[in-house]
Amino acid sequence: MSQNPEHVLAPMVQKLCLWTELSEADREEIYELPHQVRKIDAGQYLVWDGDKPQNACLLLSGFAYRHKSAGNGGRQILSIHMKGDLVDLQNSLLGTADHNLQMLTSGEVALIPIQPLRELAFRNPSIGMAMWYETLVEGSIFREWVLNVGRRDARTRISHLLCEFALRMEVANVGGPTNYELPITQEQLADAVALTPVHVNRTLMKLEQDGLITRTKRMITIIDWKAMVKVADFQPRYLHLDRQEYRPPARSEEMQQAGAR
Amino acid sequence: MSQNPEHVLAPMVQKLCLWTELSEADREEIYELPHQVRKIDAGQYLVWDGDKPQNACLLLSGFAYRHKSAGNGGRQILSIHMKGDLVDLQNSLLGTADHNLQMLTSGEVALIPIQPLRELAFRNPSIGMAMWYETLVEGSIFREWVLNVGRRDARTRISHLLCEFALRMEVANVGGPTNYELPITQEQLADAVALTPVHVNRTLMKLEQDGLITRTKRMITIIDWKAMVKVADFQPRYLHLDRQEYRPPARSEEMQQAGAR
DNA sequence: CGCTCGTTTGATATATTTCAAGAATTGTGG
DNA sequence: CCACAATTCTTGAAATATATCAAACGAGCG
Repeated sequence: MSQNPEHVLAPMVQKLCLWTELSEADREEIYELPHQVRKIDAGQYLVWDGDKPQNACLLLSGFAYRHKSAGNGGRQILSIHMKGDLVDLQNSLLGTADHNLQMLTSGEVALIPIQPLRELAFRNPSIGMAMWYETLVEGSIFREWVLNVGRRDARTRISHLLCEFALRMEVANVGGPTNYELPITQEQLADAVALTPVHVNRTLMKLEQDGLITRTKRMITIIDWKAMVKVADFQPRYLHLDRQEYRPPARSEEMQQAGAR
Repeated sequence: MSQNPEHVLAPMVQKLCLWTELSEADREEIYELPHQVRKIDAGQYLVWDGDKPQNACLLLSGFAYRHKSAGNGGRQILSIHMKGDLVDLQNSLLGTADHNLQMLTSGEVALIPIQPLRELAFRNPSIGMAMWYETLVEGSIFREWVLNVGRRDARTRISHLLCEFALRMEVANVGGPTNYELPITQEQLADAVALTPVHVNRTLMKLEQDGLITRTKRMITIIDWKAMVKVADFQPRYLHLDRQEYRPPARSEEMQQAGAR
């Protein structure tokens, strides 16, 4: 799509194009942003709660997640990120990080200094609006998570997370088209849906018995998307993917159905 | 603070000034935004989930709240808003509302068409950045709510909400300086903290017995802020009020303490 | 091959929900 | 301003989803 599909920052452009049309000139402006690629191990922190980060991180490969902790020791995972996510725009724009950002797997990131990014956003409203959109959509996802954690039972809650992740993976062109794999520990999954690892385990096994998912190693695969969407109470409108030019490859009709109301 | 303290949109300027310095010219630009004041009854919807709103709503008086519902009928309140909150910027910028927005009490709003607002944001980066900040801070609050609902027990959870509300009230100059009152039904409170009204009731009574709060009619007042902060696991850094010029009136030392780490 | 980390299983505990009904408060119309 | 209706609040007893604790099992890794 871009004349420069091999450019390091291409995943960022691709993501921004979900919500706005970007001209070739716009893309070039993005590609000219200063940046520094870095390889990162699983488990390494990109940002600590309380830091004053100077860079936004564009995820190039691998997965990352945000989390914060309560006084009683409980940890809550707030979001999981994948290729193309301009993670930590919020922390660096706000000045002080209000949560941690950690690699879930090993991977690569491009560090982009916040000041040029901020200037670009206001110099070029198309890009600025797209970046604002990205933070707004993240806000929408947080709202859905409040609902998910607050008002859904364990089975629905876990399924919902799996559906969200699958759909975002597909849009981000990560993983194969016919199934979706999530490299996550059951303990991490528990912290994401605010349950106990033990209970997550039992619930996952139940979902597997019911023929909805398959699990191998640390991977989870959705095998019956349609049924899963129903179990999960999953209505992906909150992901605001409407404007996507994205033409889905295989099992996408079913996915679209989930979006309809 | 402003030369135009009586202007209808002054609460918006005051709020934006929490995070950025706005020049007199900036303020004038905001004041020139087209807007329409409207009086609204308690319970009335400002936006429905799925709407395509054309206006942002500036709350001038009264309280409003956002909420969305799960397939099982459960309702989750996502945030509560007060004077000066530019509510529904997100829905109108994103195009389609992903949640409902409803008045908690009667009050007044100023409807601001989204297009001039958007143009102003990009014409004037100071204002634009301030508005972006506002949406980012809201995002931070949502993250804290995920943690609150996900990982805190009923007593802590309710206390936390009361603390957040109290602090935001004080910053917004709503209510008296020595105590903070929240005009909310126990059922609504239950939907905000993802508990049952019955359990909220028992927990509130316990908090009252313990001398932390007082309740009269539909109002809740925090009487022991210091103790409450501890019970609530409340660390207000997530509200990102650091940059405030705001000089607190009375019981503010205690409030500042809560922010320290 | 042994060790560590993650998963699985079972038994028990508990915070919160559910159900139900009465008391109190708020709102409303006359 | 009162009386009635409708919420909202309060209380109790029983049910349940999920947490807790503990131990065995399995898999990846140096």
